[in-house]
Order: sequence, then C-alpha cells, then structure tokens
Amino acid sequence: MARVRKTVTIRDVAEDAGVSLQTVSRVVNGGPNVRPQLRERVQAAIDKLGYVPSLAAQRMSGSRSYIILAINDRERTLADWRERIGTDWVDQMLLGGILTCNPHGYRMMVELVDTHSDHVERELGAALSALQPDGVILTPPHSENCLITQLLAERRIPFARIGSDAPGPGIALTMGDHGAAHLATTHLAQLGHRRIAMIAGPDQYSLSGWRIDGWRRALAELDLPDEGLLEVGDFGYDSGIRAARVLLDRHPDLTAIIASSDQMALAALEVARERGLTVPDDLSLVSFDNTPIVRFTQPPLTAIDQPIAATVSRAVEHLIARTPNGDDDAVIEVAAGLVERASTAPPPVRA
Amino acid sequence: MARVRKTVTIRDVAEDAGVSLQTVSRVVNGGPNVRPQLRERVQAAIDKLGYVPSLAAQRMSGSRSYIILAINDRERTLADWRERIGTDWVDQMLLGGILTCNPHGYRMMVELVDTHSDHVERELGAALSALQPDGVILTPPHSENCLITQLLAERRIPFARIGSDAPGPGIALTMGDHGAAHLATTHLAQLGHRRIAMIAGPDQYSLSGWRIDGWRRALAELDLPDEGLLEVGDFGYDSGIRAARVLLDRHPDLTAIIASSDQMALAALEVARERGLTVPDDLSLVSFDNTPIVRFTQPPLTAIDQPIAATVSRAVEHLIARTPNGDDDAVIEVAAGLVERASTAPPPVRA
DNA sequence: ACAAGTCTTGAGAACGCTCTCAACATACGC
DNA sequence: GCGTATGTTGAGAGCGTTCTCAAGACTTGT
Repeated sequence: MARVRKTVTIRDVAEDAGVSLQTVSRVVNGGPNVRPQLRERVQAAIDKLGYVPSLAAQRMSGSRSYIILAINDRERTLADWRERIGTDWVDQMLLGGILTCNPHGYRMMVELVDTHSDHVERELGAALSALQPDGVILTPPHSENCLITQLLAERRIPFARIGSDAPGPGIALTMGDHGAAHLATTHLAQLGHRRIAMIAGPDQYSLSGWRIDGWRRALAELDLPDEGLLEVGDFGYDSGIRAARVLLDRHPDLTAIIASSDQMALAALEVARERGLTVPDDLSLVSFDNTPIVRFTQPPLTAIDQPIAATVSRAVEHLIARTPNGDDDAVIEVAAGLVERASTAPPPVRA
Repeated sequence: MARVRKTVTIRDVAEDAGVSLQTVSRVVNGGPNVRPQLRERVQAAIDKLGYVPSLAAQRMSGSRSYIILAINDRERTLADWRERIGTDWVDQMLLGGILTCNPHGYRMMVELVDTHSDHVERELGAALSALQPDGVILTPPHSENCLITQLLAERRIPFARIGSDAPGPGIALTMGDHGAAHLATTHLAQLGHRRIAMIAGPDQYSLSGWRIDGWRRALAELDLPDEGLLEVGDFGYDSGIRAARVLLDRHPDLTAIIASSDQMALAALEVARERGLTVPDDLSLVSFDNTPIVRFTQPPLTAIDQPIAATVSRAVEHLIARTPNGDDDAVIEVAAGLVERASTAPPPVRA
C-alpha cells in the first residue's frame, strides 16, 4: 500500500528550517533582506520536502494569480477544429505562451469567447472573475472589440492586443502585416511577375487593410497596376475558391496571387488545378499564415510566416514584467518572414 | 475616466440578498435544503451583481480546484511544433477538454513534461502542487510510466491514462487501435490487395503492438501473408522514409501500406513519388491519426481517425463525475473510424 | 399536544499564502 | 557613545470560499 503523501505547505518548511512562515515566503519569492546563511538553510528545507507554493493560496493572499489568459474566437476556432483543418492560432498561442510563462512560474490558459454574441461582457467577465488572471492576451477579432478592452481596463487587468496597432489601453502587437504583404509582392515582382493579385481578408480585421496597403504600395513603387486585382474573402476555403475564379476570369494574364490565408491559398491552388494551370509554372502562389497544411500540398506553398508564437511570447513577457500601474501603451511590431517553397517561380513566357 | 469595478465577492451577494454567506454558497453550488423563495432571491442578487466565485478561493476552502490537467510529452510536442508539422495531440486534447470541462465549470490546462528525464517526478510533482488539479489526463508515452501513475495514486489524484489498457490505478482509455488496424487492413483487402504492409510505431508504445496485432489478425483471417511486411518506425517522417524504402525494395509486388502515423504516411507518399509510383493507382496508402496535414496532400490520404478529442472528453467526464474514493479502474474503448479519401484504390492489374 | 425527527439557516473555523507592521540587530555618522 | 538609518526576522491579519456544527423553524406520528 502506497504511503499517502500529505501536501507540503509553507508551514512544514518553516518548521523544518526553524524559521517563521514569513522568512520562507521571502526565500521562495526571492525577496530581499534575508541573510545568505538563513536563505540557504530554508532553501535546503524546501528542496528536501519538495515544497511548491499553491497557486490558489498565492492568489488568495492578494498577490498575483500567476495565470495569463489567452482569448480566442470560439466560432472560428471550433469551425476549423470540427473540419479538422487545424486550429493553428490556438496551437501557436498555447505553446508560445507556455514556453514563455512556465520559466517565470506562470501558467497559460486558453478561453474561447464568442465575439459576435451580445453577452461578450458576461462571458468574458465570468472567466475573469473565476480565474483572476494577471494578464490577458486578445487575438483578432477580439483585439479591437471595445466592449472587451473597456471591460479589461475597468478591471485594471493588463492586457495585450494582438493584431491591432491602436495605441489605446493595453499593449498592441502587430505581426508586420504591411511589411509582409510588401515582401510577398516584391518577391513575386523580382521573379518577373507584372500582374500580382491579392485575395484579402475581411474588412473587420485591421490586418486585412494593412496587407492590402503593403501590397498596393509595393505595386506602386514598382509601377505595377493594381486595378481589378483585389478580391476580398473571409479567410475561409469557399471564399477563396470564389475569389480565385473571379480573378482568373477577369485577368487571363494573371501570373501570381497572394492569398491572405492558407485556406484561401489552398482554394486558389484548387482553382488552378481545375483550370489546368500548373503551380508554379503557370501561376505563382503566396499564402499568409504558414500553418502546417501548406507544407504538404503539391507543390508546397511559399508562405508568409505569421510569427504568432513569437508575438504571444513578447506579449507574455510584457504582461509579466508589467508594473501594477504602468500603463505602458506600447505598440510592438514582430516581423513576419517569407518562407520560400515551391509555389513561386518566374512567370511563363508569353507567346 | 472609467469607473473601477471592485471584485464582487460572495459577501456582497449575501448582503444584497440579506442572507448569510453560507446560504449564497449553497445556492451557487446547487446545494439542497434552501427554500425556493430564498433561492430565487439569492439568484437574483447573483445575476444583478454578476457574481462568479473565485476559483482560487474555492480551491483554498478545501473543496475542488476545478482544474483538469492534461500532460503531454514535451519533447515530441516541441519537435512537432518547431518544425511546424502541427501539434495535433495538444490541439485535440485542449479543445476536446475545454468543450467538456467548461459547461461543468472546470478548466483545462496543458502541461508539457519530459518523459525520459529522470526527474519526471519532480517536474510533475511541482505542477501538481502548484495547481492541485482535480484530475489528470495522461497521454502516451506518459500513460504507462509507473513513476507517474504511482505519484498520482499516492497523492490521491484521479487520473485517466489514454492509450493504455492496463487495468491498474486510474481509468484507462484506448482508441480502438486493434480494431482500427483491422479495419484498415480489411478495407485494403476488400479493394483487392494481397500484399499489405505495415509501418508500425515504436515498441515503447503499447498501441504500436495493438495495431500490429490488428493488422496481423486481419491478414490471418483472410489467409494473407504478413511475412517481411512489417517495418518499425518512430512515428517521425525520416523513419517513414527508411521503412517505406525497405518495404518496397523487399517486396516489389507490394500494393498497399498502412502507416502508423501521418508523418510516416507522408514519407511513404514521398518514397512512392521518388520511385515513380502513383498513389493510389500503383500503391494504396492508409495512415493513422488523420491530422489536418493529410487532407491537403496530393492525393488526400485515407486515414484512421484517432478520436483524441472524444477520448479526452470521455476522460474528463469520468474525472469530473468521479467520487472522491471511487477507485473505478474502468477500461474504456473509444472506437476509431476510417476516413476514406483518395489514397486507396484497387491494386494495379499485374501483367 | 408533545417528543422526535427533518428542513432551513447561520456562525465560526479553516484552507495556505502574502501583506503590513512592529521588534530587534547591526551599521553608520558625528 | 549615542541617535539614527538600514537590515533582518517574526507576529498577526486578511484574502474568498466551503466545511462543520449548532440553533431555530417546521413536520410528523402518536
């Protein structure tokens, strides 16, 4: 019969080391003003007994909760998940978050919240009350939802908005959408493409606009046309199919498409296939996101790598380091890179 | 200037409703023996003030922590994540878990733990002490790690082992690996295949053995040979390349391969390509896992769908419903299904 | 109508930790 | 050598909840 181990509390450590609770607490939290010799003795007791403070108790005593809460859009996440397309955002947030949180003794939790519901406040409020996180990370489209940012500001919970560049309350982090679109466009132009179309994301997302701007500016700099080369989708596969068809119908001389999401890029790939166009010989394709699925298509897609994990990591660092009242409304940009694969090549030579 | 909202505590509710804390607590937890009229009044106060109990405080007062902890293998998870292959296990666990936890007021947290390290106990012990979860879900290869199961048993924390059928302490849940392999083999045989090879997973995973058994039994039932048709990989891409090459070298008349992971199946697909074999015309392919990446390959792969989310969901249900001392060492099987896509077809007609 | 039960409510302790504040020890300046 | 700053330690309250237990209100059976 296995011995039942009782939970080790700070009291046990204090007794073992022959000091007060307070001293142990100071050692655990790296507090100042403890004689090295004593600190050592207490540390030895901690190690010996395998003491780890209870998060709940720490939270209770008015200090931090050591929890960072990441908010994702429930609707989109569940849709992607049910269709088994992969929930890359959640993935990247969770892992990027965990890897940055854990070394600091923090934990990352994921919460799915409906954006469009009229009871966002209640839903999020309940999570905040229950968990009392030390920081919250918002992802699009929540990042620019005033109801949410106000709620967080009211409750004085530090938060980070990913995919927003508004200097409002909370830290803003963008993933260099403008530069990324510019980069993708330039990459295609350097290969020799003249007609470079874009399938953009929906208006509600600020980053959709930034990407359009980047694409348009790159074209302007190169004296290339953009007329009729823009179609708007909703990031989903079906919208990509429609957009790609419209673009190819309208511009038979089109040789390159930038899609604002992997799913829309896969759709464009499918449209190319149905029209007998070979990628990349007849049509070059660049996608945004670089989720796992674009590595294994035929051909593998050149993609803008959305540095979600790195961005979340930065966000976590800021939230953890944040002083209680330091309303540092920073705007941080994490640059996205281009991963070249086999879907981009020089355009075909016209007869 | 936004009004700063103070946290609403059970005391505020009690005051507002003109009752004691205890009564509010009873209402919140659906306790018995509260006059309907009073219950209603308290509930009204709760709704009015938007009261939600603090998880930390609930935990402190000796009751549940409302946290379910899911343990994943750090090494494998991070490898898949860094290579951007996708961390499907984590994904599925998290979402399957969240969807089942949240309606019950529970939260799901993910912890990455190194299996091979000799300080598993310390690492996991720290997480358990800090979080004090009400239940733990173990995934392979942790599910059969005695150090871990013992630690959990000692601490009297209910846990579920996914991918283990040992009746030991804790609930065991399998995903019908035997039946799934049998199903895949039968599917191929029905298409007309006679030489059906298998690329298995490593020995350390029980499920590798179960899959081999299922495959072998199906072959035996159909009077088909299995000799020299088994190769062992480590679930990774490279091992799949090697195994597929060996199999095709050894058996030029091979027409079908079952791979014990999506990555190994993708590798087999690549080997087929490098040898000029068309899938599925020359070679049929069935993979295990059905992660997002096999939906978008050329051709999309027929796959055994690992019902990870459903299994985690079952596990969570059991852990939540579990009576404090009810050592129900159940063994539950969640069946896997076959998703037919374009990588399986009748074998080529031999000249 | 009375004893014995059941239902309903509340008071107070307890959970494990950190906070504030006070006490004592040591160092420093003149 | 004395007063004052600074360093070091501990005592006690408090965080928000649920637990145990007791008290009062209401049934029920005889």
